[in-house]
Amino acid sequence: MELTERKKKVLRSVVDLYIRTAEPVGSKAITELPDMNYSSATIRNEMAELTAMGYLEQPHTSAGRVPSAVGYRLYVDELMAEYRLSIDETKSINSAIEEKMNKVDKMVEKVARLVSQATDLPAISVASRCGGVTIRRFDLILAGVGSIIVVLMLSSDEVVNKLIRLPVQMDESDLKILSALLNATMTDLDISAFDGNLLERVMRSAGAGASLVPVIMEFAVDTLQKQCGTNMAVAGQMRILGLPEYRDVDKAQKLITSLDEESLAGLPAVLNNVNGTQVLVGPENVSRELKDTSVVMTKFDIGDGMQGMIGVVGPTRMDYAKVTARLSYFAESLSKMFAKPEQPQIAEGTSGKEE
Amino acid sequence: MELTERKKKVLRSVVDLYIRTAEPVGSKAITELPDMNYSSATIRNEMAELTAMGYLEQPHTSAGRVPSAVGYRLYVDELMAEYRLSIDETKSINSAIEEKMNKVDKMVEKVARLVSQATDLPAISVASRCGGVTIRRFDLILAGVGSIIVVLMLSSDEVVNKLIRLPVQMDESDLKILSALLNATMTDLDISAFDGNLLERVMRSAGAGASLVPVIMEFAVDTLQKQCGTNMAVAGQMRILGLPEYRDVDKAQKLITSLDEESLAGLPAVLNNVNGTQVLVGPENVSRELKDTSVVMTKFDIGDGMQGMIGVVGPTRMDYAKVTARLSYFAESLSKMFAKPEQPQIAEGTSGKEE
DNA sequence: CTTAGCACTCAGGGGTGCTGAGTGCTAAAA
DNA sequence: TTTTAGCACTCAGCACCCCTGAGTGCTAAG
Repeated sequence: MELTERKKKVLRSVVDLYIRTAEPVGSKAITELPDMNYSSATIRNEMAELTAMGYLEQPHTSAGRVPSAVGYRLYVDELMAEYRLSIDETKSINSAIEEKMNKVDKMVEKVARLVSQATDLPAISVASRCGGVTIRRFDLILAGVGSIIVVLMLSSDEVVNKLIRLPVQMDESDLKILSALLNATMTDLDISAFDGNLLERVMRSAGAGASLVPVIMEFAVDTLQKQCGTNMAVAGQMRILGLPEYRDVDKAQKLITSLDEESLAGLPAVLNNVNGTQVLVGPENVSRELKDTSVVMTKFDIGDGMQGMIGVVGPTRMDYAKVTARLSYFAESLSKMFAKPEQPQIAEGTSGKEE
Repeated sequence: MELTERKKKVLRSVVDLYIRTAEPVGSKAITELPDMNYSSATIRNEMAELTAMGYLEQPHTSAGRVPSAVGYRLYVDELMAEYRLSIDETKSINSAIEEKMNKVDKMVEKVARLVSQATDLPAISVASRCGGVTIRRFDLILAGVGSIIVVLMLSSDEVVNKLIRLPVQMDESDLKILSALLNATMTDLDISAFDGNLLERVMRSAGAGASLVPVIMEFAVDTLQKQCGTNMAVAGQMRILGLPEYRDVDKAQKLITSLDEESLAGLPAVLNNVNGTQVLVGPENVSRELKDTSVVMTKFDIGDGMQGMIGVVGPTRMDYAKVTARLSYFAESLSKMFAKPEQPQIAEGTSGKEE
């Protein structure tokens, strides 16, 4: 059987209506659409064939039709009308993004929240960077009674610090020597270079501060490791409670728990395969738990070799056009924001006390 | 009418059973309890009187009884058996707490999550400190091409830093002079002392670095302000979905949103009135939205003049004994942890880039 | 003061029947 | 050949009703 233009038109109408109403769509509803100059009988015939071809499904004999996963696939790939963001929408997205975002982890959280808000669906945001970051510079500051602050400046322009209690007595000049040594031997190295070998070499030349070297090195490795890791945040899980398909609490609960960060641990791995905006319909999905939902995700760039991803999870019947439009716009704006030639640049950070 | 011992016993049984089953409790169910050597008729009489006295309520004529808010009040104040934490429970709480918690905001989040997990209810965690923190020390570090890192060490032992691009050329000795000046004039001052007056005075003596002073001072004020603020986190909102009273999605959603947003902004203010563990039953509650739930909260100490609070929100029918036990234990452990004479102390922090 | 007994109430579950939206098929119209 | 009108059929959802059983209050006897 062939997929004629008219069949496509009907299919599209069914999906559109179903997205709007979340109810099976009957032939009559279709005929009432503008631009649909056929009788309900004709539509019925077409729908019967679309059902036979697997694009539509029928919950029970005397109900209307519901798009199948295959139907959705076709819809997002070919039929969906482009959704144009209104000025209000772009404005609200922009103002949301423009709030300052200091640290990567905070940023990820905030983005997730923003995306969720913009789409009214649960959202996921991931940022990951692997390798490439090095320590550009060490500074040691004497901090009163027997402790020092180690300040690391990273190639990514982030600055981290740590307070270390001194195991031995040291004075300002000792510190100067030690920091010169560190800057000479341990800067601009990839994380893999920090091994026992390096430690030994540095300690041999360290003199008075030798006992500090392992602690500092551990801190350095820790920091680089953290840089390398993946940050992920989920927000707005409870938004699904507003959707008719999740009136059933059990269903909602199942989905919500499967959206928890731990169960999405596998997601960052998918990141590499994504390009542009991608839609995963129902069973095509990443994880089994999500198999009767759809996921829309987009990648964006964060400079410094970092990559980000934002995505939303929703019912298969979500408004793909709108969601993809918002998501793409969001991703674009974020990319732009990170690419922006840095303003009078100022970085800021806090540190607690305690290990 | 008098509240005899037997009436109390009956009331207690009703509450206990209702906590377990979430269903109205009938006279027969009570007689079946061990230690209840009366017939159902007697119990019925007692229950009728308890109802008349306002401790119990009857959803409809032919249903069992449900505790009223007053009844719950009496229960938590007098009748409730103490719940003893099992070794497993204390162990899991301890191990949860012992994970390191670096920064205050992260800490607050983590605590909320832990409490929620321990009680299987939505949890709130607040940490607030007002005043008292000062800057103990300034350090300026030259950071390559025309920028410096300002490092503030606070009286609370926290260390914060910020990268500032230099508006003018400065060398190491300029910085030394400036930092000496800052340390001489701006340390150990309460936040209120940072006014235009001080700024002017410092700038007059600053020489080469004068143009930096406003930026640094702004950063200092910002930092102190942040120290002074309140951190709050909510976690586990969706746990209510597991409770029979929230099978109704609309109800659940209402509660969740009233927990979610900073609709709880007023809560920190309550903190001062709390002492020890406190139970708010139904209509006694803080905010109108929570009026048919109960809140249990406990205060704890974080040293440095900081105060913390943890609390959970749940149905009026929650297991007060268990929840208060867990919460108190949690609070105690936290207090202990923060009071602990600092180990080989090491503090750590990160900083982003960007303002 | 306690308890057995009895009449009464009423929420909730299970059947029954109706309604209306939707279908497929057929035969007539275009 | 394609479209449409008409008709018989299906079935989820709702309203209705009845019945059951858990629970009650009251009374009178122990």
